Amino acid sequence: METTATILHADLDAFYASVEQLLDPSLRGKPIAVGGGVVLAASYEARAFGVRGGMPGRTARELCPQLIFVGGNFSHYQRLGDAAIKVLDDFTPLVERISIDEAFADVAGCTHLFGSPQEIATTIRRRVRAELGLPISIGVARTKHLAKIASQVAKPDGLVVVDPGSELAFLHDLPVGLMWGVGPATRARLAEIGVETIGQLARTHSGALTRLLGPAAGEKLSALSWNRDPRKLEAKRRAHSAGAQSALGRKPAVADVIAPTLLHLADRVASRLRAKARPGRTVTVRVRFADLTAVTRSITLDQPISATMMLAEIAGDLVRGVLADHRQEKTISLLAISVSHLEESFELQLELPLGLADEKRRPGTRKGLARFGADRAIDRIRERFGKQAVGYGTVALEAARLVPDKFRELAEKEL
DNA sequence: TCTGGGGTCCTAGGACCC
DNA sequence: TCTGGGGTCCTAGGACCC
Repeated sequence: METTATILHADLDAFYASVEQLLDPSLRGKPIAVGGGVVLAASYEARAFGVRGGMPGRTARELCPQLIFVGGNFSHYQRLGDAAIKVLDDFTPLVERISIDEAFADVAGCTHLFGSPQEIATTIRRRVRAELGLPISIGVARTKHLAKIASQVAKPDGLVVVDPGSELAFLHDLPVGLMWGVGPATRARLAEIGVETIGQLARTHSGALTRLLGPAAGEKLSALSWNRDPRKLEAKRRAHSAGAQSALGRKPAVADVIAPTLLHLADRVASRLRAKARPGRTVTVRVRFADLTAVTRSITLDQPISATMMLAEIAGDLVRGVLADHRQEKTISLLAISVSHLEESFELQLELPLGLADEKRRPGTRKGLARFGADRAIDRIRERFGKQAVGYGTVALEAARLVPDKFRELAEKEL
């Protein structure tokens, strides 16, 4: 058995809010929220009032009347997030980035150069503070799961090292909600059988867990509660899907609403697929109704696609199918498009004519080729003049958008 | 004017093939 | 001819994470 804890989980604290406080010193020590209509991130001072990410701005203001809303310096978020990850890269190539502000690193191979994992973590925290001006918390443990929990416990602005001898003692007093994969639904189910700590979970008979959560989840949680985490650090993971969604408030389920929204979403998704040369075969749409219940429809094509109009048309067919099955629903609150089954490389799968019938399962038609040219023209204009230079979005759509496109881009995973 | 937007993974049933 | 089992893919839904 591995006897040293060499996996680091590094997590920037209240990232967007910390960046705003860094850029504008007058905001330091104050409750602030990034966003407006919806809270995208909240400072620790705001969290003390119960303000959370994803919360409607109005609710946040009720909880904390002195809350300061700030605009969002999106380009700085990207720059500083990248710079923090780069500090990890200086120690080891084994870095798995999870999101803009979070990454795992395995320092097993570089302790002879830089000292113990604890020393490395301390240096990383000091450098991120000194060079970028941002607080970052780090957990160090033998497994990814435990390192992640340790960094959560370390927050804000702390370091927690769990050495192998004290793993279960550390883990078993903590609430199950800290475990990876335990959200509100699972936590409630576990509470029904009196399980609230990870220790209680560990002592629960596996048969009971399986009955409660199913075989896979039961087995997984049982293993994690004993710190058996099989997951390896994966330095370069590629995305398996790409999607976009748009909350609509409450809109009538009519073509005048649906068609332009789908075109905009298809444009966002398809242009990303083209940019990374990764067309995909499966198109999924999601329609959420007024009561927030949602329905999905998908179709898997014979050939991968990345053309905007083709994607928009297929999505339109799927949405019409949903609405035909739910005729009583007159109002929709969200539309989404996602493409999965992404190809590894565009080079192998150019969308060229195959001489096949012009039907949706075989998108490689002459019509498709003509549109491919139109897409390329748009892509090139955007390369030169920026994303806003040309597109399918209408003015009305722009105004209605709750979350700015710049913010959406931060959440996009590398394809 | 009652909840964003980007993803991942798992489950379960059915179709289809061998 | 009837029956069964295993593997794989597709579809729909759900839970979860940042």
